[in-house]
Amino acid sequence: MKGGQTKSDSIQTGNKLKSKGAGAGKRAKKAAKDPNKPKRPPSAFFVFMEGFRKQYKEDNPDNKSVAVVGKAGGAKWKNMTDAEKAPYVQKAEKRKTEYNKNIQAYNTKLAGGGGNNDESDKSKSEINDDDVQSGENEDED
DNA sequence: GATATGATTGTTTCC
DNA sequence: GGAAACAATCATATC
Repeated sequence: MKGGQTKSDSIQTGNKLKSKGAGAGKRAKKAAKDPNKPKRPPSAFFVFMEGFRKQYKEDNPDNKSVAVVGKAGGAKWKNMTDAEKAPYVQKAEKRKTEYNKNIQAYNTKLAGGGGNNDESDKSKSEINDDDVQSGENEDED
């Protein structure tokens, strides 16, 4: 929608620094090393893609490029109405909420432990794992 | 063998 | 406020 291509444009130019192991690029500050840092939650589009990829694979078992799936997903996403996107948006919002809790706990740990980690703390809360799982049940239906 | 790349959009994050 | 990174995915290519 509208100018969402701002980054795509730049990225396409050839600056795609994959998150995987690729050095994560210039902003690597976080990529430096923070295995404890919660990963960003998938946006509505990514939530939709999770299911779309499976379906696409079934429909195109011979497909090899994830790029193709991305293109197809993006095209379909644009064709979808808000009503159709609604469930994905809601899920994404839930993920976001959970991420907020996770990131807060992560920040708290940094602030409190400052590199020194209170394992005892984490063991008791482990925060999200529990929360997340129970919370996920909500959207089950 | 290990890692980068290909594309998509949305959200987050940093300056 | 804006620009850039990063989130998932996986066969393929390159080193």
